[in-house]
Amino acid sequence: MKHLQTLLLIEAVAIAGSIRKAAEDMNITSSALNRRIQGFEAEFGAPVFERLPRGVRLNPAGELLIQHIRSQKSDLERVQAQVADLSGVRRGHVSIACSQAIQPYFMPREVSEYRREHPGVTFSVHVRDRDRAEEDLRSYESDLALVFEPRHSAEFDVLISVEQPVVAVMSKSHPLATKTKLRLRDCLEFPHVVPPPAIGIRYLLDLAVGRMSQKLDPTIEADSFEFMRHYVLNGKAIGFQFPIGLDTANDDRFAFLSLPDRDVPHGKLSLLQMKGRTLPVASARFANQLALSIADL
Amino acid sequence: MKHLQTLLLIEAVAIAGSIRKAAEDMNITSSALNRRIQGFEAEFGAPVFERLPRGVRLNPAGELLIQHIRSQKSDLERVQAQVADLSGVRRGHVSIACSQAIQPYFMPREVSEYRREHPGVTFSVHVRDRDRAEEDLRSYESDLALVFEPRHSAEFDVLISVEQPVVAVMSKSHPLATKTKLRLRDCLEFPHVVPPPAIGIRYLLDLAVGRMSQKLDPTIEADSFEFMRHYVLNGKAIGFQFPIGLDTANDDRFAFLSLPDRDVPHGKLSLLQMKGRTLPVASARFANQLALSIADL
DNA sequence: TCTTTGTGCTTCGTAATTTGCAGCGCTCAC
DNA sequence: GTGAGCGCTGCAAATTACGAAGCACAAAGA
Repeated sequence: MKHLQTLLLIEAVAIAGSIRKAAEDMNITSSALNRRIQGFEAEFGAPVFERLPRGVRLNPAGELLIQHIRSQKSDLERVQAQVADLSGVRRGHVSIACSQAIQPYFMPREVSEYRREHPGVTFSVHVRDRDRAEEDLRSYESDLALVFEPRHSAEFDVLISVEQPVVAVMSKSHPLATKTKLRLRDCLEFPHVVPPPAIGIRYLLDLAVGRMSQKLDPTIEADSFEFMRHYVLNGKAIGFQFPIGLDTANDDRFAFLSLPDRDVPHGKLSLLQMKGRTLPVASARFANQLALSIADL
Repeated sequence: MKHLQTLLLIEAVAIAGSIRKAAEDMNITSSALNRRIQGFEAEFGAPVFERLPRGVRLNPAGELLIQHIRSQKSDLERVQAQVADLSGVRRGHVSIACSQAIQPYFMPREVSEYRREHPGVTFSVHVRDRDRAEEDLRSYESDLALVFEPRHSAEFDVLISVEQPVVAVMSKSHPLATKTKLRLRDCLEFPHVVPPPAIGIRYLLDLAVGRMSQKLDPTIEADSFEFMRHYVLNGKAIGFQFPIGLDTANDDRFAFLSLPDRDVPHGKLSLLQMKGRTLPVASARFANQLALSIADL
């Protein structure tokens, strides 16, 4: 879109951190780019970049502007998708950021179900911890975010939210595997595999042990749930995961035991979007489907 | 803003209904305008106007586009106002559409209170019935709407909402003026001055009489509350108004008697904005002030 | 029925704008 | 120090947009 050219160039400069680099990225000369930026700043009424010896950086006004640019870009795409939609084609793209726990079972099932109806729609699925997921929404890199324990900043709309208990995952042969009611303190007697602090489940565990006399033993910190699952198979270690990330019904190599809410607070699984944003058709529809599926959990 | 030029031209064409007229309005030749539109449609990927023998008209895609254009225009203005704001100047403009009842006392007080703090801010206050007010929001002609009994279409955010009873207004010398409890059916015995159906208070009265055996006597239908007030002074007629439109404490030429909710349903006074829209700073602040004042009613 | 008026669209020469090239002055890292 | 990298600026070339005029067409008016 031609009329966005200058705005896109500004975004490129903001990302590259230097006019010359951005000029190269956008295949024009730095002089042309430089003058366009100066021209824009003039008619905008205020500088957008602060000039540093080693390049440029957005000033506060620029931060506001870049937000506008991204929203403008994405809204135009939405309009174009809607127009394509009413000419009969069902195209579009959904980009979603979600927690690791969502990746193995839930997300693939949802995406393929959606694509059965709308084969023209493409997807980007990004694994993001809750902070990065919110960052993605803010920068319009993702339309949706499905994460545990989001910070719920006022800048987001919560489309739906459900609670899930934390489940202890261990080998079937584990001494605790036959218990009917498992407590957190039982788990802490054994070596445990926990994700890094950025992950929602770790946040809940930290909260939980914080009000106990015992301590979390962080000797095995792994950011891969796959690692965790295979690790606990070979010993007495215990891992933690949400039900949505497990195949509790079919995977009989493991014992899955929910921890009570009073021990470890249940995790809030929330579907977020940028506040007030009108999503592209495809993303909005997918969000609806997700909301229905999540409500059934 | 140069990069919006094409979009503004498209809007002008949409309004003028013809490329040549719009060209004259925008001080360019029709050929230039024509080519810009064709160029835009080409890169947009779909026609925006349908060509009629006597001019052009937006097609469905164009309707979507024009909405986008208006939203972008207003969002850019918001950004510029915010930027001006952080450079120390407190400028801006508030445009609000509101019911007639709000005009005599409430609105002037609110505006002057706001302008005591922010003298740089200018105002547009439009009298609009509830349908036109919503139309104004939709077309970004007004930032806010303060109306009775809005249709509450899902396209709006309700910032605050309070109920107000319908008050019968009559001369102090009126036979009913000394009653302590006034019923609607008493009023209907006398000639009454009612606003046209588009006005919220008439809607409530129609609702009320609809479930009674009696009928509304529409012999005196006036869309000016000023007319109504002066008319009831000179006879036995009764008028209707919400408390917010009256100076019940000080105006002793009248008797003001609230009608009970079971006779005439209370009116919902709601402050609306376009759904999901980020208002200009000035309007957002004014909306906050209004919300506080309204909550105190 | 024929004319008039108003429409969108096209052509073409020109005016305006944007671009690329080269070079300046500056700051920081080595 | 010195070189690399930065933002910025003249100037001519290239690109783009523009205005004037005219075409084909359709609806209103005489």
